[in-house]
Amino acid sequence: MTPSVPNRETTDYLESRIRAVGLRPTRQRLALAGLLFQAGHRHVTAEKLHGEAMKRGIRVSLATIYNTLHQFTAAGLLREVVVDTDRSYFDTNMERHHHFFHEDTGLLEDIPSSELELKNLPPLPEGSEISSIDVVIRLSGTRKLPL
Amino acid sequence: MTPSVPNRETTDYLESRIRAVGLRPTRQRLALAGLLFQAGHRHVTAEKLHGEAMKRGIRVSLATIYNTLHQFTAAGLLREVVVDTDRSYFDTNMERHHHFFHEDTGLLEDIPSSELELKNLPPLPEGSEISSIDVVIRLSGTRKLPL
DNA sequence: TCAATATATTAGAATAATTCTAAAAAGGCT
DNA sequence: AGCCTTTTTAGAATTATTCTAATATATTGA
Ligand SMILES: [Mn+2]
Ligand SMILES: [Mn+2]
Ligand SMILES: [Zn+2]
Ligand SMILES: [Zn+2]
Repeated sequence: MTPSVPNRETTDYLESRIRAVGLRPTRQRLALAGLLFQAGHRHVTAEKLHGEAMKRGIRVSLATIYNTLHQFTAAGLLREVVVDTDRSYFDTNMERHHHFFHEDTGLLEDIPSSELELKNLPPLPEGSEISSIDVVIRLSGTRKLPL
Repeated sequence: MTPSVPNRETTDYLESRIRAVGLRPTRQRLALAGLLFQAGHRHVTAEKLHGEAMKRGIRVSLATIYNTLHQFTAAGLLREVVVDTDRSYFDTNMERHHHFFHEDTGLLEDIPSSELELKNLPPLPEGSEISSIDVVIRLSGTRKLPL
């Protein structure tokens, strides 16, 4: 039996992904890749990821968190989602999709692009091409029960 | 002849809009309202608006620019558009519409909502309601001629 | 296995947008 | 005018992020 589906649980898998994009698989990058890629798709901020790393006893500086998030983004392992003016969100889901943004909690939730289609794209301004189309549905919580 | 359409050129018009939302029509607010509302719809950042004010000899502090933009936004005269992580954009167009964002220049361009329809909205998460739906088409410039 | 070299990490300083503070100025009302 | 409220503002503070330049780690190939 030759496994054709990579086992995402292994360190080898993470190491090969990192090597594949031309980066050295350092302790920090492997650990962060573990947090990012081993538990389904995620939306994280730098601070949140740093907090998680600390909690698991991984010692990484915040500078490295930023470096890594940006390197992974440049490498196509992550994308950045702009939903909040004062915090950057990074998304491990590289498929085309959109987002619910819970304004009260800061939670980002995926909307598969199959569930939300754009009808007729307007003509683009001369001499420009689409880099991405971002749909964000901002949600405000409704109290279930009156206060 | 009783004019039923307000003349947006007059200071009285601006003054009444400002009063209408419960704010005092100060020198600064009138001047900024002039820049914002007397020349068609606009998308401005705090710095840009401040720069324009200076250029026209209006002395306003940056703190007042921020105060005013936020007060106008809270009052429903402006809306904030989140397209850039490190700069806030304010939009004088309060109709439902979407945006082209020129990533190279920082220019925001309106897309009337008639030109871009959303097909089928996905079901909302339990206990939440839509605050807004923001569609941003990010554009990268294409060189007209090869370098 | 061991330098030699290239890359990565990090503490701490620097930056930049924005917010805060609290004191002075202006607006509104009688 | 006089009184009270709202606004403006300079400058300090805050916060996310980036930069610097010194140290540490990874890779290569003899
Ligand atoms: Mn900010
Ligand atoms: Mn920022
Ligand atoms: Zn996502
Ligand atoms: Zn607009």
